[in-house]
Amino acid sequence: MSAVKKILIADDEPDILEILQFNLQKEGYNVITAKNGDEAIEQAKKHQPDLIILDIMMPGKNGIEVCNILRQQPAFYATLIIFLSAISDEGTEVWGLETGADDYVTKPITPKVLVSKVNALFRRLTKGETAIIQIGDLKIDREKYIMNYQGNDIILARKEFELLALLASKPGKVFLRNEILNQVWGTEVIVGDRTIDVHIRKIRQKLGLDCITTVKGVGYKFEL
Amino acid sequence: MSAVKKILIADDEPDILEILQFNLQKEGYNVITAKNGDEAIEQAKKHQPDLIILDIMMPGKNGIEVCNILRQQPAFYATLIIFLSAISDEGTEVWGLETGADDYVTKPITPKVLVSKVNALFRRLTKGETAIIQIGDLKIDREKYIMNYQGNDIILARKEFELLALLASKPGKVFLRNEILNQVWGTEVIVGDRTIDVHIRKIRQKLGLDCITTVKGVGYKFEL
DNA sequence: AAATCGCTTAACAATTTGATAATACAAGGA
DNA sequence: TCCTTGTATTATCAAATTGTTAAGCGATTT
Repeated sequence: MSAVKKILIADDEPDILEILQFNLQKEGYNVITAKNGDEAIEQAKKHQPDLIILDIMMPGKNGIEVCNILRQQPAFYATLIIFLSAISDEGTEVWGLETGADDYVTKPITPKVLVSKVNALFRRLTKGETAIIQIGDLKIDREKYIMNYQGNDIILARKEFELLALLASKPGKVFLRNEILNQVWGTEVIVGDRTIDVHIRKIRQKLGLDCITTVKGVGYKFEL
Repeated sequence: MSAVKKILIADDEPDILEILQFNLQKEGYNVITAKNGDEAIEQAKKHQPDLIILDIMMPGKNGIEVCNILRQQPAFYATLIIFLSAISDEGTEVWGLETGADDYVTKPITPKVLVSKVNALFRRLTKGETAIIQIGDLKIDREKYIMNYQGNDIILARKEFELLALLASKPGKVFLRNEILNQVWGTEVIVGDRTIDVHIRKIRQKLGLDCITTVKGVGYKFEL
């Protein structure tokens, strides 16, 4: 999964084709178009798009047929497919989805909504790759529970990790002591005021790096 | 991933809750319900569902709020979320999708269509999952229930196998004790706290290999 | 029927973490 | 300068968490 996603749109109405193409390109996608089913198959084979948007009603092969044909080939086993249709007939929609489509969108549809759906699909696809916060040389991996500074892993205890992760989630922002207590300790638990300081100190010590600034009378902020 | 998918439905209308629950259960899903936003969050944390269906309009926290809260937690970073809404307002739909939902469904909706959508989402998710995991010299065949390290087969008991397979499914990721319990033991069974430890110990022993790291207060992770 | 296996639990040891108290330090105002 | 307020440092102790071992029990095998 690399940089620019390729999207193939197949629809027999030039207007729709154009407006969708325009909007998707504006989002940074690489758009290919086709005017009918056969052309869609041809283009799909040629470009191997990441996503195919198929109008159901098209001259020649209709969208569902195209989907079936493509899905039979290993190369398109995992390709995203969205059906586009004027029919809001329940049976067709269910059929479309069971055929192996990833979404089914009924016309009339606004470009914005379609773009959102497309984004959502790609977002889902890319998930699973870990979400790490990266600030300068400091990497914070919430999933692996690891901090890494200039290549060296830093082991922090739970509270320390959560505290630093909170501060680093918005570099520059000053977190009030109350805010910190609520986020890290929760509203139930009540702990003394010095507790935060002590943890801050331990973090500073373990990081050996002056990235947490004290704002007297207010709170703390993270800044590299 | 365990066989049966868990779905959490949150809606304040008992009728809808019931009809969706019925239809999804008929499809073989394990369904949990919640009557409002707060309950949804609670249940989500408790059961770690694979999919969450959220009504947007609910008393207390609304669906979008719930989604935001959950998405902030690493445990729900990749959980599927579908919004359910009576509003067919374009702005809301776009907003919902950009918030991190995987689909947005407008009421009135027939159970059939929803079920199809759910199936489609899971189908997509399962694509690309392999039965054989290979990490370094360690091979794990989930289907044959066989582990092999440097050419030697390793015999693990079922729970041990599933536990290690789970940890190894995402090397580096820290699995919370809850996560482990849900995935390996399921939500029904309740077992004592030391049970996990004992299995971990046996795995460590049998593998004779220091590949499972304890993250105190958090969970365990696999790393070669 | 005896032996074995897999799973869970109890009991206790070992370890780590987190909160607090006590004390020192810094900056601003009277 | 001397308070006052707010933060830093350090050591200490209690609580939380995990490791280890042995034992119990039901299911399966011999």
